[in-house]
Amino acid sequence: MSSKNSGEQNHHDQKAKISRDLREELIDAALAILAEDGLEHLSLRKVAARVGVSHAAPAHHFTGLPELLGCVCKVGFENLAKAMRERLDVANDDPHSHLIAAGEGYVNFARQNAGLISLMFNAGREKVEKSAFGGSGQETYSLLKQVSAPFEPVGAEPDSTETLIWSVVHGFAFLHIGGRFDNSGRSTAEPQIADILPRLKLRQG
Amino acid sequence: MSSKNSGEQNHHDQKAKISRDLREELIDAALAILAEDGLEHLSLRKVAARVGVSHAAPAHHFTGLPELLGCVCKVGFENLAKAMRERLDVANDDPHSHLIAAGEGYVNFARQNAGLISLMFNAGREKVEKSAFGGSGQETYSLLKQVSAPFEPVGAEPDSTETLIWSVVHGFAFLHIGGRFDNSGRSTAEPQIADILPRLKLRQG
DNA sequence: ACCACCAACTTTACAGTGTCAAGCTGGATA
DNA sequence: TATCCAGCTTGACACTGTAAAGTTGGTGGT
Repeated sequence: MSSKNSGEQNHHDQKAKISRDLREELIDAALAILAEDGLEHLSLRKVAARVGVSHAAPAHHFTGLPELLGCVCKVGFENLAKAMRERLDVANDDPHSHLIAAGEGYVNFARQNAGLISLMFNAGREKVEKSAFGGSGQETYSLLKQVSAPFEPVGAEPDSTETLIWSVVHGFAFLHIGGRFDNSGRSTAEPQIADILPRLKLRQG
Repeated sequence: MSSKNSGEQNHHDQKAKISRDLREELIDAALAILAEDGLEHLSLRKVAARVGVSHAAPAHHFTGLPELLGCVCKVGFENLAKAMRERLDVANDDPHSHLIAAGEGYVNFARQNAGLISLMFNAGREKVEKSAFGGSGQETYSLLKQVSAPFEPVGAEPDSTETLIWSVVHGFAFLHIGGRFDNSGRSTAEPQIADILPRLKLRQG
């Protein structure tokens, strides 16, 4: 069947699927499992099975599970920064709106990608190869620093305002996805980050 | 040897070890492994091996690993509350000092028990049986609520101040143990929660 | 055109994990 | 004394990540 007449434009995608790099397919599969079944059900073998290769195939593209997860986190940080940027783009053009937008982008991304962001921030060094992040983590921090800059008090420590804002946003996000806000002993109203952020002492909000 | 003359006060501790309830010993062993080797190296079989019983022995005291970890978290919450209370006891008797003391207790406990507090807050429902917590989690929340109460603004939402303070403290603690504050692009000074908390808008601090 | 090479993948194997099903055992109870 | 059974052990199973060896198909060299 496969004689010489047909095979020129597609070299090695003999399968019906689109078949990009297997490396990218594995990362996407891991992201899908993370979103559908959660962090607990994410395993190398299930990732391999989902893309239809043997369980040992990933070893030719990653040194091990930690590196794969590191790459997953890398695109996670890219997506987090993108979510924050998209919110910033449609926000009003004043510092206060920027701050709210970045915070809401962060929190909403965490809520919609709970398994992923938990992997990004809460996984130990032995489970996730953090050197695979590249500079992706820095982009989120840079964005936070950017929206924090207008509120820096005159005599304050260099990074204190970003630290304050990041702490509130991050803590709120993770307490939220951890279900700590729907416990008993609290009011029925679900707290919002947009209500929290204005309660920071910020220069000329 | 073990005739009838000696055995009245100690019924069933025939081994040389103190040998309390095996159940408690297993929980303590899990805490020890968590502190020494970290969350990644914690396994049912290692816990069993550490106390010197077979790998299936824990099944007679816990329905499974999730319940054991739930009990570990329970004493974790008790210890967290204790750490906060100890700080509160030696603090000055004004609302601001109380707030700082509770926050420092929380953050220092997190730094000194990184694996444990990560299990308490960041582990999924399938890994940790949260129903085993009992009311231990509520105690920490109650303490936070207590130190927050004096700062509640007049017209504010019922829980908004505790939410704000808990978010800052929790976010700061977890960003800290995640190493997010020793990345590049930041000042050399390590941030302190005592410097962060005064920058919240609080009624008559 | 041939051939050797090699990257990508598969197969097999191994140590480790949690959990279930038996089997044992010794002290308490009738 | 005989029985029972809580508490533990042994064995097995499915699953995990990883390493080693085997297979295969396309590529480059001559």
